Amino acid sequence: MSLPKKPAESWIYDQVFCAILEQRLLPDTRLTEKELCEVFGVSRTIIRKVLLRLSLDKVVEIRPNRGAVIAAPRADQVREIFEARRLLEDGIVAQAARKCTVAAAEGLRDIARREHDCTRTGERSGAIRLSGDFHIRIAEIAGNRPLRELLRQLIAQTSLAIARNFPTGQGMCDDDDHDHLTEAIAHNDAQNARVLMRKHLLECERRLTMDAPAGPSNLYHVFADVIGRR
Amino acid sequence: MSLPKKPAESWIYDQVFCAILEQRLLPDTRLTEKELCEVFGVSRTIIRKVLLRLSLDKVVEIRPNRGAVIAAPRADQVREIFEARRLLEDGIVAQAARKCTVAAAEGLRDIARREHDCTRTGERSGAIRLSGDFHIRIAEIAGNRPLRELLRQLIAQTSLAIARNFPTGQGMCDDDDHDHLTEAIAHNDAQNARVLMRKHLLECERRLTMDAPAGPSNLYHVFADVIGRR
DNA sequence: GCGCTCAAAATTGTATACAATTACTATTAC
DNA sequence: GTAATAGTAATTGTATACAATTTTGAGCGC
Repeated sequence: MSLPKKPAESWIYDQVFCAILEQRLLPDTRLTEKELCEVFGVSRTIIRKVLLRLSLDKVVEIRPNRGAVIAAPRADQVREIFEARRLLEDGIVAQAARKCTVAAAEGLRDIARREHDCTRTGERSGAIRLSGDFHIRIAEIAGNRPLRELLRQLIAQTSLAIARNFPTGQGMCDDDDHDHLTEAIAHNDAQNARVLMRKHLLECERRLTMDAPAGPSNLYHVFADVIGRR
Repeated sequence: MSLPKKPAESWIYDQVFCAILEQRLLPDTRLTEKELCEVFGVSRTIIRKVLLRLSLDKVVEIRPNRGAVIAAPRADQVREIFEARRLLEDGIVAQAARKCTVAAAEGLRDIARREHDCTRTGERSGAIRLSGDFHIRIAEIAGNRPLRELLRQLIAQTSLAIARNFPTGQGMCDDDDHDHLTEAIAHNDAQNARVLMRKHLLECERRLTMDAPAGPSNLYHVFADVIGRR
């Protein structure tokens, strides 16, 4: 046989999580258990475990008795996500700059390089994923597992927020920012790295919240004026 | 009937999580599914969901085919937990100091007061739980849910680390530290609050790692000398 | 007594059956 | 044509049956 069948559960989890990261699964998409069972060839027991894990990551919402959907972060949640990322990555990038070795710096440059390639060739999914990988890699250099794990979740939620507001748009992250960050970290310049990271995340959030078009679910917000005037 | 049966799963989760916080469940304790089923009067389906959630919180370890045990954080994990807490709570306490209202400050004082009471009357479980509640409350004042959620997990892991190294000891946290922190936050003095929080956590970790006795499971470490001399 | 082997018991992993709830659709009244 | 409704289909929630694995313990040779 070609497929190793041992870690079926974590493999399926990775597949779904990755699809969310790469925006192949968009917010409000329904995830019926039966369908997932057929796609991956396992029983509902396994699928339910995967869905539970994804819901704790806040990338899937489980509505009791009404099934699971891909999460669609609301405006206030997006604000908290970016606030958390600024706080988290400020410390992470400082620590990474302190600990960064030559090999680690080269690893970062490699990701940034591949990211440029994807952007140039228009591989949107790849660009988005590598953009997330870049931030994760910094957390790996910093070497703190609890922080890295939270960042992993926040990055996936960021991807959902982007997908929700720019269904057709690109990755949001400016590739050049990543280049500058890489060099600051590579030169062990923690102070500069912190400033760059802060600006990078603020810019990202600004683009997202400035002219954010409304998704399908915030009708209350769309018609707030009309309702208020009644 | 007296017991509301609706949120059975989350209720059981809370009970176990709280028991871990209060050190009524100690590291390396086996959690057999059958036993938990009998205790709470539900089927294995429910218990397994609870155990999965607890394992993602890193307070329970699920060993494939070998059952679940209360986690026993190793030295390197404890280091990472406290490093993460310093980074996280530095930002959280600063934000809390900025946002703290009169009512919020009174809430903090109330927890600190009850904590003193428990310490005085020797209610160890209560003191430990309130000590955690104090830190959580600060995160609530700061108002960021992802950060508060991670802190909640880290506090439970801290409780396990303490239980592992001081099976008979008390809560570790100095109550007076909490008083000073409360006043700094109440006076919106973010800078001072950050300094106090940093010192508080460093002191906590220092006590924990200085003369940490070995728990039951690191026999290799205990007999390292003997084995080395063979 | 010590260590080995193998069978029995206990425990976990997965699939499935059944119950409860929700969603859908056709029918009917108006 | 619209709205209400009832009946049916689809979906999720829970319990349980069965398979796979690990743990335990007895038997036995040395």
